Amino acid sequence: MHFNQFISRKFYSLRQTEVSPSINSKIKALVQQGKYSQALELHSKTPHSALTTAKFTFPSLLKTCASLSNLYHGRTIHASIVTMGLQSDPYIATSLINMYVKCGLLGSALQVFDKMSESRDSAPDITVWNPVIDGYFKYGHFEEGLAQFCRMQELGIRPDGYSLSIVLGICNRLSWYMAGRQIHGYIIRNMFEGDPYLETALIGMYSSCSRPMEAWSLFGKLENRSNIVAWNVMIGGFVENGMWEKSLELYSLAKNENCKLVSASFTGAFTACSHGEVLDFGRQVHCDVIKMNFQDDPYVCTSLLTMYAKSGSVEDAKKVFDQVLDKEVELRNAMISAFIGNGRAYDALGLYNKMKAGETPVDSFTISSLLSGCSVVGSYDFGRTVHAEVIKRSMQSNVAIQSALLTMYYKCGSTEDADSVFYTMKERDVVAWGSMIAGFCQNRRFKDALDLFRAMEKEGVKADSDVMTSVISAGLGLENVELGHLIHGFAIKRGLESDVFVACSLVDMYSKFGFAESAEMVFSSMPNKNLVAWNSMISCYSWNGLPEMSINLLPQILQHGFYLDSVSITTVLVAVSSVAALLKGKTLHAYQIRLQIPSDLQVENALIDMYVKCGCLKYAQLIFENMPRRNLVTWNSMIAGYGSHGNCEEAVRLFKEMKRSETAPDEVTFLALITSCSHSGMVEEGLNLFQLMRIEYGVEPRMEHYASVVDLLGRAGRLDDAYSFIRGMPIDADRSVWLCLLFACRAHRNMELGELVADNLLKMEPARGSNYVPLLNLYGEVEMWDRAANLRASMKGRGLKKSPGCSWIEVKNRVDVFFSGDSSSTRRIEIYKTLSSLKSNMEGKGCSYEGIEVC
DNA sequence: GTAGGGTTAG
Repeated sequence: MHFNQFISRKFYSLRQTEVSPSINSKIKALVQQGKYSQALELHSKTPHSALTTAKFTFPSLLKTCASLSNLYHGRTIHASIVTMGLQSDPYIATSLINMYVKCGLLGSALQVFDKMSESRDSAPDITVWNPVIDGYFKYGHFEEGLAQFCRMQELGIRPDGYSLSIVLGICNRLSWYMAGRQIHGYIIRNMFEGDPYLETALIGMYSSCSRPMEAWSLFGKLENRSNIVAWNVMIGGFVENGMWEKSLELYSLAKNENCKLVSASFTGAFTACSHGEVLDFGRQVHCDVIKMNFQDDPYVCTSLLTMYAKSGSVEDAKKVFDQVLDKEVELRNAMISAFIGNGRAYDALGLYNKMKAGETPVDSFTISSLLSGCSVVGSYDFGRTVHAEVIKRSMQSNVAIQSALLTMYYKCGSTEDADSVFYTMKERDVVAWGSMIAGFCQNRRFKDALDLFRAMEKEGVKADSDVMTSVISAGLGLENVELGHLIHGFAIKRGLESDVFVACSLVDMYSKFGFAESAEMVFSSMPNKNLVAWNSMISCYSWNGLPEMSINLLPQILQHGFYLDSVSITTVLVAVSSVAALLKGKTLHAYQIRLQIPSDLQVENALIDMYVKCGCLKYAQLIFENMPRRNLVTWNSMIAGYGSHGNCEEAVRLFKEMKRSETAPDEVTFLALITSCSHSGMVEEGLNLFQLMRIEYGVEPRMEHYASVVDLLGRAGRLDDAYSFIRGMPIDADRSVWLCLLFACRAHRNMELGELVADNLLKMEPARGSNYVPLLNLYGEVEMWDRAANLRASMKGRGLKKSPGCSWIEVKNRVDVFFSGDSSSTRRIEIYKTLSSLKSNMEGKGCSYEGIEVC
């Protein structure tokens, strides 16, 4: 033994006799009562020279530090332990390792272990190995954890029941079914069978590996049916597999069986109720709790509160909270989460302020939940205050808190703060990696996100469904279809493709890539479709030019027992607008009012857009005027509305009002304005706005703006100006710009320029049939039939066809579509008759019928 | 018993 160590041991054994039993027992009592902070305070106030801490107090104190994530005290105690040469005591070493693992420092835990392994006189025994292996697993280093498990056996240390339950726990987490079965075999071979702990661990393993029926059959073979823990694990196992009905059945059976329910039986039942959102059953279990006199059990109350919160009844949750007199920190934490989960983040922050003022204990759960609340409401200032609190309480190395801080800063838009947290993170579990990857994605740093994902996998941390979701959004953000397929393949390999979040992200990704069929395939193979999945599919059809499919999905959603939410309404309204199905739009609007679906900005904007596009400017106006808040999109939609209805003055007036409301216009605003001027023939105003957008507002014009100006000049007959405008463009004009000029040439019968423009257009895209049509029409207009015939022949020779134009009309809840040149309708004679009479009516009243083709 | 990262909208 080293001399110093010898001395310190001697010193310790000497002092042991001098220990003041009163302070020791006081500390122990405080720990037992859960008054951790007071215990630590007493310990830190006790003069070091008195060394009043006995050996057996260290483990309790370390446990305290672990549960408070108080690394500062943990390290102080570690120092005392080293001073007293006790670091190789297996019981103390185990506690130290556990403390470091729980405080988020696997590295320090391993150092304690390594020091112990190096020391000659006290090799780690199984009680020390167990928390080390557990630590590796907790931080996602599964291969390393298993390697250590094997190394331990090579050193001749046989796993005990606890080791086996730790490894079984990993099989649970990673759904390692085959490994779990092997351990089951090991248990039988090595006579561990009948150990009630392992029996329940096995039931838990089979449940977590999605084999609830194998767990159930093991449960059925239990010798001791009164092992309530096994019942509880089985109740939890059913919930885990989405079989909450079975779970509640089992709870009812347990009630009638001769086994005494414990608090975990109720907590399991409450979890089942939360998953099934069966508030009624939850209330019944609440009655059982009162009948069996568990209403003062802190565990039961916490899960009861959570059940009410998850079922959406935050008021009931608050009642439970208020009724508990001796509120523990866990209950307060649950209330904070309840508020945040039900959109009342500010109440959560308020509760925290009260906790601080009342000097009630605050732990890492409180802090991490609170930070998540700050993320929801984007409260940077409050978030920073909490960050200060984290440092004050020495919680900055807790991995959950770091993850929450990172997310808070990213969501509040402060990448610098987020990055500085990022660089201090030493230990990363899968959630921490997930926070970073998601943070990068939110800041459009998709490549960084994917690099991080690869680094994570390289470190042996396996992606879970949360990480997968972010990775999919990174693939989408990079607009790389091949990568998207690769990611999909990876998700299948990991068995994550049917997770709702992953599947919804995949649907969205394929939808945005334009692969509606692939999106459909993912959607149809989803085992549990939620409303988000349905909404994603509606959005997919809208995005991919299939508005009628999108609208037709609605009755199916209702048939599946869902109520539309504001996202569904918004999404379908887009589809409704694109086919101008006014009746459908009004029905949706009525549904939204009748079911009191919250009318947020998005819904109102979509309603404005729908009414504008369906020709009801009045309704759009009404909604616009009654809106409590407006954003850029609101202004843009209404300006475009006036513009498309030929009311340019009103559009410009609104633009001025928008400026007064201090909303900065964007490129969409100017496009709406210039188009509006073009429709009303206000050429100078339009040109002026085009100049203004760049000079005064710093908005760079896009191709649409150039096309709009060409249209503006062209409609007014200023064809040469339009042509020289195109020549002076800083970017190459695309098809849309040339087409605008060609249409103008046709309208103003300018053959010379028309042919020149058409020539340009056809050089650009010779294989596009629709490019020839305006030229054909132009020849028709000036009656140059021979040229028209030549062009037709040349098109035919190249096998070119123009995709037919179409229009549609909604009558009596049905949308009819008509294609140009299609004479298949059974009522075509009536249709053409009506068109002819319309045409002559219009001519009689001196109206132009430009654009109406009567074939 | 309570926590931290993720999906749909113009």
